[in-house]
Amino acid sequence: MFSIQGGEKMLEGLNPQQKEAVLHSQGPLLIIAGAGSGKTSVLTRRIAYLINERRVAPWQILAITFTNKAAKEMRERVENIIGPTALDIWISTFHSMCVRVLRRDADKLGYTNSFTILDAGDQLTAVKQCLKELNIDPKKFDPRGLLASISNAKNDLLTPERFADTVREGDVFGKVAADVYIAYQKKLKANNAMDFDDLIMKTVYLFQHHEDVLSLYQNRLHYIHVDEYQDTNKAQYKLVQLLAQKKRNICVVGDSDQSIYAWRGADITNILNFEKDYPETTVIKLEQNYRSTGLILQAANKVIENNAERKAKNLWSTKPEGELVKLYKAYDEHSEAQFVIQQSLEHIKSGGKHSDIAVLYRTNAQSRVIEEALLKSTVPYTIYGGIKFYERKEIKDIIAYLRLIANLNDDLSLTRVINVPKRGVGDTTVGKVLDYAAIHEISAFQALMEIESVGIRGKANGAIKEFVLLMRNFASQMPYLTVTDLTSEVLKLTGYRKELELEKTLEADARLENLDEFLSVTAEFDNKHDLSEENRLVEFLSEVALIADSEQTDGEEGPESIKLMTLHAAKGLEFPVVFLVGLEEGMFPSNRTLLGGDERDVEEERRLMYVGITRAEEKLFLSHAGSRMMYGQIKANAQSRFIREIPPNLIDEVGIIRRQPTQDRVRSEIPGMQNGARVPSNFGADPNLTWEVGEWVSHRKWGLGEIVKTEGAGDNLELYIQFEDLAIGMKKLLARFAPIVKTED
DNA sequence: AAGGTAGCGGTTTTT
DNA sequence: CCGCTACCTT
Repeated sequence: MFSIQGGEKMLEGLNPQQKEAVLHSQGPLLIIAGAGSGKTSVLTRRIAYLINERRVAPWQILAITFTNKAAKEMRERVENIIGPTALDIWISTFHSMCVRVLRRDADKLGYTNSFTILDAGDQLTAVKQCLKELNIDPKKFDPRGLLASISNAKNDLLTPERFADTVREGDVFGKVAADVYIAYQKKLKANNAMDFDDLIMKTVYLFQHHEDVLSLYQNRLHYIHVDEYQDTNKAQYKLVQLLAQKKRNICVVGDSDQSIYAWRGADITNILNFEKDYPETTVIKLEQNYRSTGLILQAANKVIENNAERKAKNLWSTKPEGELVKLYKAYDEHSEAQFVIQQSLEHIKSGGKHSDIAVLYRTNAQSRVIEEALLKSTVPYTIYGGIKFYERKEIKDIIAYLRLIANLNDDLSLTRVINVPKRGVGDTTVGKVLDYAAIHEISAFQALMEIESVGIRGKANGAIKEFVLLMRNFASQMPYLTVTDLTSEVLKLTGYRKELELEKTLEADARLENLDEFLSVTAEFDNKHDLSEENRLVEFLSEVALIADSEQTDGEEGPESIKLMTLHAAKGLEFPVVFLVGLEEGMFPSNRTLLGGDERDVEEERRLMYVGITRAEEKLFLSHAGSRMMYGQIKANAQSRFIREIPPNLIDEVGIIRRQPTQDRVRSEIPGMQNGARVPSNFGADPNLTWEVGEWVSHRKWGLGEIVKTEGAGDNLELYIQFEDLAIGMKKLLARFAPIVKTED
C-alpha cells in the first residue's frame, strides 16, 4: 500500500506548480489558486501524499472547508486515492470542528457540553426578546441591524464589554447595539445556547484561556489545511493561527478574486497578509485554468481587471478559444426565462444533457419567474437554496420540541411550542410565566412546574400541567428511544400531527409531508448511531443545525435536470453551460451596493461576477431584461456595468426576444384601464369615483364582484362586495383602501 | 384567546 | 409584490 510507485502516480497529470504544491511538506504554504486551476486535486493529492509517502498518521491531519459539501467531496476524493484510511482524517467545516471541540470542553466556559445551536431565525427572536426586556422600540432600532452588529463584533472577537468600549461617543445605534449584545449574550448563556458566531469565538476563547486544551490539538495536528482562505473572518483566522503556531505546517488555499463573503465578516487581508504572518512561507501560484474555453476566460480576466484592490494575476489556458459569450437583451423577466428555456432545449437537441446547465442569479427571489416558466415547459429543473427545509414552521416546531426535551431549561424553544398546537396558553399566560421566572431567576420550565404560585388558574392551568407532564415523560424516555421514535411520539402525543391531519388543506398536507421527510432524516441518523450513545439527541440537533440548506437538496436532486442557484451557492462548482441572468444595474450590482456608494462593495459584486463567469466550461450566456417587475412596480434597468466591462469582440449579441403574453399581463388588462397600465397597488380605489349598489368591480386579489350594499360615506364609505369566486364570497371593504377598479359589467 | 385586516417594510448573498 | 406585525374585533 505504501509504495513509491504510488507517489509517482499521485503526481500524474499535474503541472510543475501543482506538483510543487503537492510535494511541499514543511512549513507554511500559500497556494494562490485561480478559478478552475485544479486546486481540489492538489489539496486531495497533497493529503494523500502526506499519508502515503511521508507516513503522517491520518488523524494528525486537519482540513478545514467552508461547506459540508466541500468537506464531503474532499473526503471522498482522498478516499479514492488512499482507501478507507482517509476516514480518520479530520476534514470538516469551521463550525463542525468547533462544535466538536466545544462538546468536549464547553463546561470550562460555563456552558454545558450539550449546549444547543441557534440558527439565524432563533437569533433574531432572541434579539427581539432582548429589545422587549430593555424597552427598546424595534421600529427605531432594527433588530436585524442590531443582530448584524453583534455578529460583526463576534467575528472580530469582541466580547460584549470590549465591544462597548469601541462604540464612539454619540453613536446612538452603537450604544444600543452594545446594550443589546450584553443582554443577548446573557440570554444565550442562560439558555445554554450558542449562535453560529459563538461557535468560533468561544473556541478561540477556550484555546486562549485553557493552555491544556490548546496543546492537545496543537500537538495532535501536524498538518493543517484551510480551503477558501480568502473567506475567513478574524475569528477563524485567529483559530487557525492558534492551532498552527506550534507545528507551523499550515497550508492555505485561496483566491482573493473570489472573495465574496465580506458581508459576513470575511477579511480579504487574511490572505493578502499571509506572507507577513508567516515570513518563511512558500508561495505557489496556480494560474493555468483547466476549466473554461479561451474566450470565456478572457472575459473573466477583463472584468476582474476593473478591481483596484487586487493582486495582479492572469489566468491562462491551452484550451481552444471556444464560442463567443452570448448576450441577450430580453424584453422583460418573462422573456428572459423563455430564453433560458429555448437555449436549454437547443442544447438538449444537439446532444447535451440537462445536468450540463446551470442558471445563476444574484438573489433567490429571481428564481420564481424562471421556475414558473420552467413549470410550463418540458425542461426538468432543480432549485438549490430558496425555500429552506429547516426554516419551515413545522420543522422548526418539531426541532424546538426535541430541543426542549434535550434541555428542559431551553426557554427559547419552550416559548415557541408551549401553545403549538393550541392548548389555550396564550401570550398573557406566557408573559406571566416569563415574568415569574425572571423574578425568581429560574427557567420558564421550572416556573411551569410551580404554576400554582405563578397564579395561573382555569383552562391554562390544566393545559400547562399536562404539558409539563408530557415533556418530563419524554425527557425521561429519551435515553431508550431512537430519535425517530421520539419524534413520532412527540408528533402523536402533543396532537401536532392530529391537528394538521384534521385541517385537510393543501398546505397542511404539505406540512405533513415535510414532517415525514424529517422522519427520514432522523431515521438516517439513527442508522448511523447506536442507542448506547448517550448524547444522541444533542448530536442529532447539532448536525441538523449545521446543515446548510443549499446542501440538503443533494439527496433527492434529479440527476437529469438543469440547476438553478444563486451565484454564491455556485462557488466551487463548474458546468458546461452557464446562464447568468438579471445582469442589470440595481439587480447585479444590487441597488443596496450602488446606494451605499462604497466602491469596495462594488468590487465585491464584481468578484461575484467573476465567480459566475468562471463557472462556465464551454458556453456562457449573459442576459438582462429591459424591464422587470421589482417590488410590485415595473422598473426599467440599464444593462449591468459588468456586461460593459467585457470587450465587445468577445460578445455575440443576440436580438431582443419579443414579449410574450403571460397570465400576469392578462390580469392587468382590465376593461377601462389602459393596456399595460399598472394595477393599483399600494393605494385603494380612485377617490374621485362614487360607488353604487349593483356596480361591478374588479379587486386586485379577489377578481370580479358586485357591490351589494354600501355603508357610511366619504372616507368611511364601506362596500359590501359579493365576489364571483364562491370561495371568496362576500367581503366588507373600506372603499378608501380597497384595491378595486370599476368594470363595465 | 383566536382570527382577521390594514399598514408597513423589505431584498442580497450563508455557515 | 408578498409576508409580517400590530392592532382590532369577536
